Amino acid sequence: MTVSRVINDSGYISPDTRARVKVAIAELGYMPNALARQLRSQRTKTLALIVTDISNPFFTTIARGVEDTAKALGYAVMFCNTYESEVEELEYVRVLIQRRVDGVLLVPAAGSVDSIQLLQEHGLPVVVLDRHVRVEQVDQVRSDSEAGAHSLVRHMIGLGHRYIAVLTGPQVVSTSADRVAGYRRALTEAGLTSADEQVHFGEYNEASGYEMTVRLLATLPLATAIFATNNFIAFGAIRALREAGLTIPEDMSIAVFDDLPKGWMLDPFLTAVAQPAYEIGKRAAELMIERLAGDAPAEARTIVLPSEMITRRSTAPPRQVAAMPFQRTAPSRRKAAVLTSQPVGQTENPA
Amino acid sequence: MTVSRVINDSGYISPDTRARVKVAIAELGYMPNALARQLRSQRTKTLALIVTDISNPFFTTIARGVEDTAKALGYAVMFCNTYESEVEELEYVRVLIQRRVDGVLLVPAAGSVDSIQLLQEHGLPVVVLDRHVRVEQVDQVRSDSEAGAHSLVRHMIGLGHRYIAVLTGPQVVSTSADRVAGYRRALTEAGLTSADEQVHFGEYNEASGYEMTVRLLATLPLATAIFATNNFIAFGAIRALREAGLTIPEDMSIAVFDDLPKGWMLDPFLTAVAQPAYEIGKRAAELMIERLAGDAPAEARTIVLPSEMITRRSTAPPRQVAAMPFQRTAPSRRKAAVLTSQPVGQTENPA
DNA sequence: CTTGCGCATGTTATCGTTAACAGGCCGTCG
DNA sequence: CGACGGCCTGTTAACGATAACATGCGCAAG
Repeated sequence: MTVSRVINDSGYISPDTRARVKVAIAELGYMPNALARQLRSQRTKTLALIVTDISNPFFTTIARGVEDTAKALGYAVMFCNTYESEVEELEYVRVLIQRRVDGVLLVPAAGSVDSIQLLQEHGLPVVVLDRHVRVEQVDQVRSDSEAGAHSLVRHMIGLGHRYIAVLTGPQVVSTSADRVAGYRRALTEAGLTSADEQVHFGEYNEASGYEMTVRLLATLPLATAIFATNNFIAFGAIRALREAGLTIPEDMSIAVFDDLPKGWMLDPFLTAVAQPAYEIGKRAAELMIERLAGDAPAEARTIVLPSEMITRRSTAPPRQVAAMPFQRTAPSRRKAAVLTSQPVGQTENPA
Repeated sequence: MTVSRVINDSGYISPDTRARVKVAIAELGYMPNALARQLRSQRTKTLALIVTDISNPFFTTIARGVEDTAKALGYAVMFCNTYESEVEELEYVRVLIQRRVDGVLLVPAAGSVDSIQLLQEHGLPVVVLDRHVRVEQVDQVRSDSEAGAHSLVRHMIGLGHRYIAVLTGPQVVSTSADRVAGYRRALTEAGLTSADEQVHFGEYNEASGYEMTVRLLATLPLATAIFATNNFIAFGAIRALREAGLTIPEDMSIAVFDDLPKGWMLDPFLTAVAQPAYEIGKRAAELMIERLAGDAPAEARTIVLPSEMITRRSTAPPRQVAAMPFQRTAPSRRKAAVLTSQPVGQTENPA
């Protein structure tokens, strides 16, 4: 008990006793058992962050924002990776409830209603990051997918593109739906018809981006621009375009949601919307800890952060030639075009 | 007690009671309190992974390897990010001891002897990843830095390079020292003198890579090739080269330790040594859990995994002109060279 | 002189689980 | 017929910290 008082600086202790206890602690290398404390106090000072893909620097950056903030406020963080699987997510949620984390920051895998409900039944506060859910009474932090998509697509329309394809993630994931909505709004506002055959739903990964691009290249009318709703999708698309002998931006413009961290790309040339990922993580952790401290209002709060469009060299006006389907079997015609223009991924001429 | 027996499937319970308990559990949404279990059993079934830079995909991949393996064997993982700071590291170690994690997987920030000693004093097993330490009785898993560096440098020597600069991390970090050792051995074996002024120690990040390259370009004799011992350093170097108007590989070859995950680079063109990062994480987790299970031998084990060299377009024979110092104040001469050759980061001509 | 308060330390009970032990019932075997 | 072992359930104590309460001392106010 006396030791407890010394450690927590609570109650009365004589300076002499305090000193002796401290000496003993140092001598024995005593460290308080956090488990016992947590069991007694019913608080673990631990948050959990569940993301769908820890390989994605977007989520890594969110994780840093969460961890830095949580740590500064005395919380530890458990990271969980669901690989976009709702089953894995629910499994993690069960473990986290048993481990009595104080709250969960969640990037929902798809619907994820079950996970959130389960957490709430057990009295655990939830903050939803990046994506939104139809569940009431949950704090949410994300960037504006609809507006970001809208500005990218408007940019491409402004360059003269009339046939713009979207490559996106699962239809059930809110970011995917919102970005398609922004795309549609930009088309409508420009008086263009938004054709469903130009909207490709897939997965948020490289393989899917590749696969969707191959499909796209067989679609009529052939798009002159691609809007990829995630960086990995863009990588896959670029690989497919390169294999097809198409150059960017001459044969195909491409714009992407999500930028890479500075210094990551050897040569940043993708027109992109950059999300404030670190800030999303930071704000989410703050909302959570505020709520745990009882300083939060009863109703749920939603923070939508603005994202920033960065125009680079991957978007340009379309060729003046009439759009025509790309012939996979006759690449020679394309090859000539390649040789007269800039290849994919080329840098600016250094000054 | 009866409930405990049902949950753990231990002892005798009548089928009837078991069923009734299960119904009650489902009705109440009961979840066992892991804290109490852990307090009682003195095992948390939790590992910690301390890395120096979670932004680096190399460490992210290690983290995935650790988490997947640990999870499959019933362990949870706490991730900690030290930003290469020994102070942060020690702070984390203290927290982890208090939280009574079962073991720590550590990428040591530099010396890190204190952290490891503290952990060992408290009876926590440690597995050191990626880097090695002078501490006895610690399991270690890493890839072969010396051999990887040696093969990269030998490759460049084979291309005809005589002046090869190294840009590396802190001298006290073992990977940095080992890669420089491999570099020196390759030079010596080729009968070349290894000149100290071509060895630049800095930090494992983009800014340092940039800064070291600027310094390098003012060094005589001017190197015709760069060996960057980490991907971020290479990124910084490439930025500096681009700003200086130098092309890769014509004006400067560059090879790098650490590859990026497949699909990450729009156009993989860097000659690199790829480390088996996922495997490192996996093996480390396995060693740890084996030791926790008591199945490990008393003496420390060290696993050194081979790494693989991938030759790409960033390395080529040096120009035939005599090496001469690069004039920052007269870029015009260089500019001409740029226009007649491939710019930095350019792709192959698509077929 | 007594009461009461501030200070310092010690005791008890509790958080939720489970190892260890206790006890009761039934069937079988010597 | 009694003893013993298998089956089932219940009680006690312990993991380590700490809130709440108890105790004891010294000093000042009434």
